[in-house]
Amino acid sequence: MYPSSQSARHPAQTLSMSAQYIPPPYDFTGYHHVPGVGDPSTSAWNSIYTPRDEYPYSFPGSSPSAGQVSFTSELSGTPTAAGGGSFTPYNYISGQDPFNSRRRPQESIRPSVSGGKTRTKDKYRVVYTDHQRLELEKEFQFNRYITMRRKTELSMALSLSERQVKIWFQNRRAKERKINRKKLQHSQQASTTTPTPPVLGGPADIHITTSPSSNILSDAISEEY
DNA sequence: TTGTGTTTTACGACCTCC
DNA sequence: GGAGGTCGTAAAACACAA
Repeated sequence: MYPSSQSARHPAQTLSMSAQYIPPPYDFTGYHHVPGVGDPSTSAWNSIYTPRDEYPYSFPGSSPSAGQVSFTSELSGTPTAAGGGSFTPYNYISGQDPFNSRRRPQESIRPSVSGGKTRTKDKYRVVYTDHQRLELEKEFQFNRYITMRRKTELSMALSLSERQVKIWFQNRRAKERKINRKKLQHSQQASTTTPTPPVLGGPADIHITTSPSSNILSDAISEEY
């Protein structure tokens, strides 16, 4: 089940990857229905993100703002792990939600997300709101591996269960790996069909090399960015 | 409208780490 | 043993060409 190529597993508890991870420029290619969101230079985007100070790790050798997107989660003013905030995940006004461009009216077909319905329930799966996905994506861009604290906070802020948040991150990492594999295949094909080596600095060639132990991290992010 | 391909949730199996 | 990781997969939701 676990081939040797994947033996360099990352125990989330150590957060070693988190400590190594540097937020890349945003790439919302997986969210192609979001016009403009993928552009970190937009004022709307930058107005959302500022550095988050609650993470127990730092960005070695650089600050988050060093050539990167700064973060400001709108969750920052929302409930802490203790909850009690006034944030309502479904009260996004159409037109204000940057994720709101393509999909159907969400609330009308999504009576309940917080229940975490399973296959055995009346609905096979729910579709997360654009706002939920945006917030999850923001967190993912900040950290590929969510901390328990942030998981709790996000689950409360987004009216999702912690399990849903955890699964979302697992699926999101899987998606990134899938994208990375495709890009790697393309780059390898290009290298075999052309006499010149792959262009360094291309999306598939950016690796985080700050630590030899960051194999998964570099694998995870090396191609998407 | 419909067929088809892709993406998104959700889970089970299995593994590692504490 | 529990939590959380990956991998593979099911099926709904969705995009889009014909």
